[in-house]
Order: sequence, then structure tokens, then C-alpha cells
Amino acid sequence: MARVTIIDVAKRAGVSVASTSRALNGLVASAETIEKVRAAAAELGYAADVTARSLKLGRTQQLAYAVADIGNPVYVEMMSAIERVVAASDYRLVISSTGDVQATVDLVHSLGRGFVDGMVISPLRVTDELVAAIAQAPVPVVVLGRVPESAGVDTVRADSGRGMELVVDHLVGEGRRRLAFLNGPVDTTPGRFRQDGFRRAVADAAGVSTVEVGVDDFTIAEGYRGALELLEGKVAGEIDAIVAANDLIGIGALHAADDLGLRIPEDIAITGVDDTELAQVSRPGLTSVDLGAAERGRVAAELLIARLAEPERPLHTVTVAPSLRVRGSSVLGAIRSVTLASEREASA
Amino acid sequence: MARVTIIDVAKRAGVSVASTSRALNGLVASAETIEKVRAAAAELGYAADVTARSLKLGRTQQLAYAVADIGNPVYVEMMSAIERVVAASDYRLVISSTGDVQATVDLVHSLGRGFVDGMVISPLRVTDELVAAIAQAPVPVVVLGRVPESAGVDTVRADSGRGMELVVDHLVGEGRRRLAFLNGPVDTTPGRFRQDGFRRAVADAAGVSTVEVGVDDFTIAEGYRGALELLEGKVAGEIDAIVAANDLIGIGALHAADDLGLRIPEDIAITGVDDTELAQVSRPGLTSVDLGAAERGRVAAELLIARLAEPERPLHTVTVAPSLRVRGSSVLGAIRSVTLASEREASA
DNA sequence: ATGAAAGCGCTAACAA
DNA sequence: TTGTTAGCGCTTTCAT
Repeated sequence: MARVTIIDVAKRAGVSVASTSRALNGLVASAETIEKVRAAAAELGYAADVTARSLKLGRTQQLAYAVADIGNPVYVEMMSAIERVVAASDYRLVISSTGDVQATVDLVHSLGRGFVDGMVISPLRVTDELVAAIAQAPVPVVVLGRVPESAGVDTVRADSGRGMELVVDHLVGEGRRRLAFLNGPVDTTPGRFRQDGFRRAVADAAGVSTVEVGVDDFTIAEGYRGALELLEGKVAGEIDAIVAANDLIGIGALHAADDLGLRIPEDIAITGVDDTELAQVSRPGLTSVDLGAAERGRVAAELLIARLAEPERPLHTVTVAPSLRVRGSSVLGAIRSVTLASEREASA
Repeated sequence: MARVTIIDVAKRAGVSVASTSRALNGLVASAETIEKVRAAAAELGYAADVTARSLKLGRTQQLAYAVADIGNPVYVEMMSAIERVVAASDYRLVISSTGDVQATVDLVHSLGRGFVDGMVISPLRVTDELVAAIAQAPVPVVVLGRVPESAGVDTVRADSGRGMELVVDHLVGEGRRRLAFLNGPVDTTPGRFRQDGFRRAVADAAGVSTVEVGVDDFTIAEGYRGALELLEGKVAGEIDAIVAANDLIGIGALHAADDLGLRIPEDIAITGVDDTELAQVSRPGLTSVDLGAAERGRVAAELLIARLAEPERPLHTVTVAPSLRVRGSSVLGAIRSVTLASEREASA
């Protein structure tokens, strides 16, 4: 627990601190010096103080991923993708869980410089304050999601519009005509864009009636509650499909329908968004549109690292294409009893 | 993006850097100085460099939680609990995902000093090297799990023995006599202790025969694979219960059994460990033993903060008691169609 | 190849 | 109340 500094190592090795530093960092030094320093460092259990090193170097070799909702598997998926990219670079990744907007603002603004060399953020809500913080962030920021161009940062986004279109077209193609959109909070980025996408998609479909219900969170519990409201309320029996804004809500809806004795998909079809593992493993499997979370994470990390290498490179905005995974919650008999392994193959 | 230092702020405000620092940190300063400094800092968009601050202070005000397997919801649950405690303190929490043992060793050893003031680690595998690293960690470490006493650190552990006993007793009480234990890798801490627990528990039960199968990971896919092996292999038809080592494996087993046309729980009962949300939302619900993940996380964070406040306090080892949640995967009709909300009430 | 010394940005004595 | 200054541990010129 006692802190041993480079001075201790230098003394022990009988050389100067400069030589010690050089030996430790693989710079010019005689074999003899390197040997002595290595030995001394090992004996003392020396580990360089990353704070001092960062201060001197002006960089931390550390990147952050700020997640708003770590309880949602889709963010874990993104995180893993980011991590793979970062691990292959010379940076380390730290995860910062930022429940509310304020936490994200604080992170971007006050923690930027010195804490990390750059960060990827996937904010749930985008306030003016957040945009301002991003615009004057002391380190490069890559945003996973939508942010005004004035923020002036690299951005990776999903194509929610096309995604919702895929879902709606699929349901309509299966003969569904009365769709309920079960959304999360509409003041969030996903909530807003998925709603817009849904509306545009149904506007293009003839003879389709819709109803919309919003719940307070993108969670299973809220999805359950919202679906119950829908299925027991005045539209009960009048809808033949529930389009959930994400998989968590979709799973909740699945259970609500099941608990009410409705047959899925005969009585009601249910779909989700994100194609998380939850959608794959629910019974019936939840039809879901993959918005390319892993791909988005990967690209975001690459954009960040590229900008760190070349700060003045032009801004990039990458949009990742969605794809639909049809399962038993929307189509009778659809790969209902397929194994995880073969589902994976099928998606390749 | 241009870095503005405290010197810039001092110049702008027309006072010394010392006064600037004091004004910014709420120490003695005249109202007038505070006002000038505030204004200057705001105009320049100044944010203190945490690296320099940490170097000077000798601490980072930052804690780390090192997770081995962030894909497992139980660790997310622990993380949330840790975060709640940390958020209420003056520290910040950073998450570090450490896939393999080496990453954990590196984190504990070389990153300790300067990176964070202390860390909570939940290693999946405990090697001699890790124990050595923990023992000479430059900052306080709290281990979630089992570690030799020689590591000399505060520890929070689950009572796997009692947990497995609860599961086995329940199954035997329901008339099950031929139990299969579907374990994860036995070279991991959970793998080993849950196996030990299972063996001790069945040793106490009369007339019970057992079989054990180990899979390569604590994942749904591996659980599915292992269960298939079990249910299609030579013990097929000879077992009436699968005791999975965690919920992920249990969910995989649930689906494997379902895909083979077995009725759950009539033909086969299935149980998990950890009582994650997955167990609550699967159909049928997965009977699972809650090893107190949230509680363990909470206690670990509190132990760490307490040690930071009082470095010489005696070592603590806290064991959290398990409890069983019975669901439809092991008992016919058990709260099968209960809602999430009422399940929560029931667990209170 | 090596050592002396400057200095990264900040805070805390210490003096005034 | 304020300013001057030392110094946290490290890396990196600049001499030698």
C-alpha cells in the first residue's frame, strides 16, 4: 500500500530518474541499465502513477463510453462492440453510467480534460444544455444518436424511420390492419424518432388504423403495464398488433397478452426494436428490427480513434441500416422452435 | 477544444491563481473575488483538469468496479447497487470491463495508483497471480466473491452452499429424485462453489441420484447446448430436474426442454441461480435462488468507502443470505401468470 | 548512454 | 483576504 515512486526505483537501481524512465519505457538505455532498473522495479513492486504520467503527457490513453441506460441489453451490446475496437488500440476504455442528462452534461463538460482523451456518448435525452456541453467539450466526442449539427461532432445513428417501416410493412403484409404503437417516453431520442418513423410508415399504408400509447420507461415492467392498458382499455379487441418501441417493452407486452389469455400471434402480433438477446430467447420469439447496435458501437469507436489521430479531419455522420428478424410473435410458426445456434446462422 | 487553465482564468479575473483556486473551490475569498472568478471561468468555459488536481491532491475521488462478465444481468444489478452507494458519496464510479483474469490483474496492479482511489472487483476466476496483485494493490480493494485470506482485503460473498441447498430441498420436496446439475466452467469461482454446494446438498438428501454436466460459459447458448446434451443423451428420460448454475444457463435449458417437446415442470423441472429479471420474465418463470446480488454490491461499496475513510480499520468479510423464488419452471401452476408488479410485492 | 532540470495544472503552505 | 511559491510524479529536452 506504500507508494513507491520512480525516485525510489532510481535510487535502488543506482541510476538517475531519467534513465529509469527511459529504461521503463523502452527508450534508449544500455542493457545494463535496463536490467538494473527492471530488477529494482520488480523488487519494489513499482507501478507508474498514471495521474502524473497523464499530466506530463497531456493525455490519458483512456476513452470513455457514457451509457444512459445500462439496464437495457442493447447498450451492453454497443458497449461490447466499442470495447473490442478500443482493446485493439492503445487506449483503455472506462464505462460511465449516466442515468440522467445532468450526469452526461457533467461528464462531457467538467470531466473531459484530464479524465479521458475522448468519449462516445449515447444520450437518452438531448437537451440544449447537453448540446452546448458537447459543442465545447474539451475532448473529442462521438455521439451515438441524434444531435443537432451545431454540436459539431461525429455522429453515428440508426435509421429508425426505415426500421419502423420494415416492421409496419411486415405486419401489414401479414394482414394486420389495426396497429397499436406502444412507445417509451417521447422526450427521449429513441422515443421521438421511433414515433416519427411509425407515423410515416403507417401513413404510407392504406386501410390501416392506429392508436398510440406512451409509457414512462423503456422497461419490461412498463411495457407490461402499457400493454395491459391497451388490451383491457377501450381499444381492447380492436387491435391486432402491438408495435413496441423496443424489445423490453415488447417482452412486457408479450407477457401481458399472454396473461390475458390472448394467443400470440393469432389474436395479436407483437414486435420489438433492437433485436436483443431477449427477443431471441422469449417464447414465442419476439419479431424485432435490428437497428445495428453492435455495428453502431464499432463505428463510433473507430470514428473517435480516427479523430484522436487526426483532430482536423472532416466531420462524419454514419447511418447504419436496419434489418428485420421475424419470429413467432408476429407470424404463426415462424422459426418458433429454432435453436439459438441456427438462428445465428440464419442471420448471417 | 483549446485548453484553458486556471492561469487563464486568473488573468481574466485579475487575481492570482491561488485566489482563483480558492474561489472555485469555495474556500476563503471575498465576495468580489468569487464573483470575478466565477465570471471569468464561465466566459472561458473553464473546467479544472482532473489529472493535475488528482496529482496534487494524491487522490482521484474516483472508484472503479471491475466486472468480468457484463453480459450477465446479475453483474449489471450489482453495478447498479454499487453505483447508488457511490453516487451518494463524494466519489465517482467508473466501470471497467475485464473479460479475462489478466485484465483484472493489470487493473489491480498497474492502474491502481492514480487511476482510482479504490476498487470493487468481482473476478470470475481467481488465480495466484490475481491474489498476489490484490495483496499488494496500491489502493484498497474489495472483492465480491471468494479470495484466500492471504489477499488481506475486505470481502463480500454469497452463500452458494445454502443457496444450492434451498434449490435441492425445494426440488426434493416436490418429489424430484433424479437431479442433473448443469454447471458453468468449474474453474470459475461461481462454478466451483455452486458445484460444491450442490454436492453437499444432495449428499444430505436420501434417495436422490445425480448427474453433472459442465458447459463452457455461463450463457443462454451454452445452457441450451448443455441441456440438449443432457436431454438427448444417455440420461434422457432418467432425470426429472435440471439444476442450472445460473439463470442464463437455466433459460437455455428451459428452451432446450421446450424445443424437445418436454413439458415444464411436468416432465422436467428447471431451476436457476441469481434471480435475475430474466428468470422473472421467462415463460414459465424460472425458479431461482436469489444470492443477494444487489445487497452484495451495496455492502461492497460501503466497505470500500469505509476503508477509504479509515484505512486501518479491521478487515471485514460479509456473507449475504440467499432466498428462493419459486416459479412455474419447478412447480405446476406456481404464480405462473402473476404480473411483474405483484411479483415484486410478493418478494417484499 | 546518461544526468540535471524544467514543467505539465493544480492546491496549500506560508507571508504579507 | 490575497499573492508567491513549492511540489505532487512523471517525461523529455538539453548538456555532457
